[in-house]
Amino acid sequence: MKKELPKVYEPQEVEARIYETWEKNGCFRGHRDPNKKPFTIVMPPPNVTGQLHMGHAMDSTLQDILIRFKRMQGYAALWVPGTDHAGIATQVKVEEELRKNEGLSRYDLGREKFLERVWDWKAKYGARIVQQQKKLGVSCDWERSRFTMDDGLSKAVRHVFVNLYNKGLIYKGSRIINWCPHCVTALSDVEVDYQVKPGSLWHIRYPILGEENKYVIVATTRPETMLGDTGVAVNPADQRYSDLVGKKCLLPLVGREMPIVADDYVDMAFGTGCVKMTPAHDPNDFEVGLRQNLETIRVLDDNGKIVEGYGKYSGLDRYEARKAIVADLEEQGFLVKVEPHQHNVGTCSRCHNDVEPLISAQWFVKMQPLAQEALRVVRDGETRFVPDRFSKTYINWMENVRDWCISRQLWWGHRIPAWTCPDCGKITVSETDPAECSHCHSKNIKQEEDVLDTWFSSALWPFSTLGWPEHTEDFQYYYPTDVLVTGYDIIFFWVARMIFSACEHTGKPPFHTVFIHGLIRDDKGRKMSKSLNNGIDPLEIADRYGADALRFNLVTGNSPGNDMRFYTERCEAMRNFANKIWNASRFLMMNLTIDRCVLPEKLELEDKWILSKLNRATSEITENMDRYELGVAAQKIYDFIWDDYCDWYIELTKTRLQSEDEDSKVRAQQVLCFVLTQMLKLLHPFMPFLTEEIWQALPHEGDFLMLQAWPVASDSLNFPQEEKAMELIMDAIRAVRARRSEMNVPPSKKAHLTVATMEQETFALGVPFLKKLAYASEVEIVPFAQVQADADAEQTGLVSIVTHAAQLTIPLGELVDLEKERLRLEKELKKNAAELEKLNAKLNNPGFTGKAPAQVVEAERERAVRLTELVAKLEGQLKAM
RNA sequence: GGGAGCAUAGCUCAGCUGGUAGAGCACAUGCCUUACAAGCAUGGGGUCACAGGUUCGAGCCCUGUUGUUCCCACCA
Repeated sequence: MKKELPKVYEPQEVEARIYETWEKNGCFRGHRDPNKKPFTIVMPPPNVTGQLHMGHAMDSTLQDILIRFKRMQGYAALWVPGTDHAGIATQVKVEEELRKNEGLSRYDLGREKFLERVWDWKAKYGARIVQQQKKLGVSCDWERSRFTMDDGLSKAVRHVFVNLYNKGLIYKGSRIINWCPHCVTALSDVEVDYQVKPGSLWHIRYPILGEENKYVIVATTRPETMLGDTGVAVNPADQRYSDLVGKKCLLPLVGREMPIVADDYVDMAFGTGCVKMTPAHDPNDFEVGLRQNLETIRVLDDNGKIVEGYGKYSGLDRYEARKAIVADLEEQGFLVKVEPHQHNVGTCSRCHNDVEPLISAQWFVKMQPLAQEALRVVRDGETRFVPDRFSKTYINWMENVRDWCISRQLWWGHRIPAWTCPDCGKITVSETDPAECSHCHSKNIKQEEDVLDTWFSSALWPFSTLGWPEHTEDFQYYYPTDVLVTGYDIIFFWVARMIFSACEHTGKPPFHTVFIHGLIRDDKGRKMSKSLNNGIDPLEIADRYGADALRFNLVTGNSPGNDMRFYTERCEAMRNFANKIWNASRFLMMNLTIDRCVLPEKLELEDKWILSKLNRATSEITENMDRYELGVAAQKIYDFIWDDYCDWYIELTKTRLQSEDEDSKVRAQQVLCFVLTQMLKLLHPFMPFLTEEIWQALPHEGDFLMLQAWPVASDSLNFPQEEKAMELIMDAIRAVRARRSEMNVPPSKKAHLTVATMEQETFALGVPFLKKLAYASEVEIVPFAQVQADADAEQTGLVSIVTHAAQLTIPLGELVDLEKERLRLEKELKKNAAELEKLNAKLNNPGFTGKAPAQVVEAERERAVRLTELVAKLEGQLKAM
């Protein structure tokens, strides 16, 4: 069974091969099994706009860890992958490409031809994304892969639209919406990013009609919108202007007569206390306009240019128009003053151009009724956010949610299933393309040109991907799903909308847990972005350090919901970890003479110690996985593997592996092999490739590690006494090493070691370890009392080392600087005496002994006993010097 | 204007239900001890932002302060 493996782990070769094997053998397939409990995750579908970034890598890794964990625990695990058509984002990309390569716009091609191009794009980039995900090791069921615009999902979209329309929860209306003049489409509120930008506050004089030389002075940050002014408002309580209310004023440059109205909206303290009203281009003014019956006049077109009818301003871009208008106002004496002003400007989250609020006929989802159940399920804990604080974010948003503008003036997306009739003017909404108007039966109906917001279809993702609205077996078995993993930046865009959609259409929340993670930042803490060009390509990292190292890096060293800085150096540390395991396994295989990996009947001290440690690690790791503390779980497996297994257990077994005692030798192999196998299982969700590769090379039963049962801690493997005993020996080893190191004695220089202890039996078992790991030529174990006597007669030349359980003596006198030694002892004594004093004070405090839990008190008492001994020993030593 | 996060070793961060302060990297010293120099051993380094409070006991809980980051919100 002896095998020789390469000295350094080469992930590149291993990973591709392993993934292929898994896939070929159907390891990722979800199987409906009535005897198992389902565990389902739907993958947040990446946009087909481009390639995966580090955020995707993180998101995928977390999901993969969870699904692999649950799969091993025996759930019928299903992870549904897919991609999102990403309306605006993709259309913009394809348009850019079209313009660059062929100098054409989408209008040159026409709707149909253009869409063909987008589908081509989707085929190309969708496939690339899948390749990238596979490289990271994601274990999703590719055969269930979905796309937001495939037939099934499109059906679901129509079904939902019609359903909501019939319930009166979708309506078409003219409202103030956010308009991007660059993308030439309406946006929803969440697609607007607000940025504080330096601007100006222009104070403009509006003459009062019929009164010579009387004016109101309004203050505005957007003088170009004045063309659309239809009134001036003041606060009703503002005495300065009470005489003006009800009068009319004249709009400069335009000559429009406008009423002066009183409205509570106006803040008397801001600017001049007079506000120009532009109901067609400002959401507040629109509201005031409704209350005060002001006219609504649109002055900007869909491209952000001044509409016809405004003379020389017509056709000017909004910012050119601003310049021209300000210049004219100044020239004609209407401009009073200009002050600098910090302004919160809405920008398009896609193209970052300033958004234009304007009135437009769009489709909306009425949110108020839908929000109620979506709030209830989170408030009642039917859907839980991890970490919990994000439920507050969600609730706060949902409580104040406004109607959702779902129509987009794009071509790429689900075309709105509504047909208008030119004859009766009514709308027909239908799941299938209707032949005639459902009201007047006219055949002249025409479908809406607009498409739906891309999030309208994403909102259905957890159930549409499982076949809904059909009652498919998948839907019945796997729905509701279990966990949704995503970043906090899309709680509003997506999570909120999935929850209310699922509640409305399936009657159940779509998942019981929303596991939120933070953003990946660069090493300076900046967001990774295209404009900064500071993005780190996860694939490149995976190539260089291995996907396992990348995954481990992404999951450790930060806690759920917090942002994380990406340090390439950390990948190096994780690669080293992978290599460490590789070499530990290599070592074992070089020594392996058995072909089965079962625990022996008889266990030796160090065996019981490592098994006991493994047992604890197993339950702690499992607990932390269950609590979504994946980083903590990963840290624990890391520590166990490196510190306990590699640095100690392997070293402890080395003498046995080389010994003549066949039985002991085999037992050592068995335990080494058993513990390694368990470790590989525990590590597998985090480092799937490496662990599978090693497991395949070890004696094993079954086909794949990824399908093995998750380890369970067992009482029969708890050995608290042996664990403690072993720690005493380890303490002694560490103490000797420390002393030797301080004295610069090389390991090659062996020395006679005397152990004076009251734990003679324990230390007798530890002799081989002390020899090997404490570099002893000879180990002599004597009762503790004897050395006390000897201590008086102690000659210089003996170095004495004190631990809690023993006093160790080495004849290294000639190498020791006595004065240095005294200082060291004094320092140590001082430290321990202080500690003891603190502890005694605690134990003498009736408050503590009375109120603290008994076991805490007991532990502290024990510690005090040991400390007392230690202090006495140190004192004795100092006296003897 | 609301809400949230963060402040712990030189750097980046862990620290679960309060019970002797941790990791990685960096630093120092010594080791090629036949699994691993991508390694081993040993070591230095922290008033856990500040001020109060609760408690026998606080990095952890409560109140306030300061600094910092982010989210939401219609202030022209």
